[in-house]
Amino acid sequence: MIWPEGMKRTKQREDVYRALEASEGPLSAVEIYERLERHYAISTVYRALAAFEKAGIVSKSTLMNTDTALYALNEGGHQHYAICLRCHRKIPIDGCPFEDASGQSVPEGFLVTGHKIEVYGYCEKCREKAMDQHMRGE
Amino acid sequence: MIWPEGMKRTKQREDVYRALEASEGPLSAVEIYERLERHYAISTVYRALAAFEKAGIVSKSTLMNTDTALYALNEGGHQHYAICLRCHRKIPIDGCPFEDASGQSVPEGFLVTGHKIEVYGYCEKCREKAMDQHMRGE
DNA sequence: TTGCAACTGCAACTCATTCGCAATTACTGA
DNA sequence: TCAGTAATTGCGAATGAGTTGCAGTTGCAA
Repeated sequence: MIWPEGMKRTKQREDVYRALEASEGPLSAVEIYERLERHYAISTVYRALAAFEKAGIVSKSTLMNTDTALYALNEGGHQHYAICLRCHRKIPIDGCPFEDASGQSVPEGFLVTGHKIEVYGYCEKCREKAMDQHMRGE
Repeated sequence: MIWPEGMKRTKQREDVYRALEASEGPLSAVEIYERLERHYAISTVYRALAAFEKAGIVSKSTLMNTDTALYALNEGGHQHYAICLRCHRKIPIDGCPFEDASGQSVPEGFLVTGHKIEVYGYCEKCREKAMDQHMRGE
């Protein structure tokens, strides 16, 4: 467990950290709260996540068409996802399309500190069902 | 003004549409509500936007670290932005890094229907000020 | 012109997230 | 080891974007 310098170690923060560590994918604050069996106040979970984010060991992201933020440990570089519009499964994309692209697309003088790429569509399993629904005008 | 087939033309919807048309960048529902001088109920604005989005003539997006959705007319292809973390200016990026990149990065069997790319950082004007603040630990 | 499904306004509601404040706790230095 | 203190926590109340139920209104097809 990496611990940001100057950050107090408390039971609640360690547990939030472990919840993220134990999870295969990004979690929402409420999901973490539930996984910790509501042992701590939800505001504490939010504050721990905010502290981790500020310290740079956690990244926060919001998926299109949702209003809940997801949090994940920043381990070894970054990752992008293909997100299924039907089952909401997040499939990691190998490599980063942004790195492949010519850097000249960013405006001159702009200092890039990060980026976010999300690809939307239907995963193999949902493809057919989604098309059926679409045909029926749902 | 393009009008989706089967959608009723009402004064409120036309005004919402014009507000988007007249704007240089994406607007939030509240911004539209204000620009229309609160003439209509905010729920009406939301419902008009939802109807436009469903009809495919408006796209909805949410920026990282905010909880307000932005709406824009879908005119001629898509656009990505470099977003300044300090002044929140949205600078259009020429071209689409995703199109340049090899398509093989997306998982096999995944049917892509759309994507979203946001580049974060500091624009030329905010660069220095942002660095100063960072140094002072803000 | 009429009928009615779609649309609107209003107010009350939801839900994620934040905040104020008093009580608690992790760390520092003696 | 222990006291002092600044950071952290828990609680509940507040916020703010967005949604919803419902009664009244309106676009539009016949």
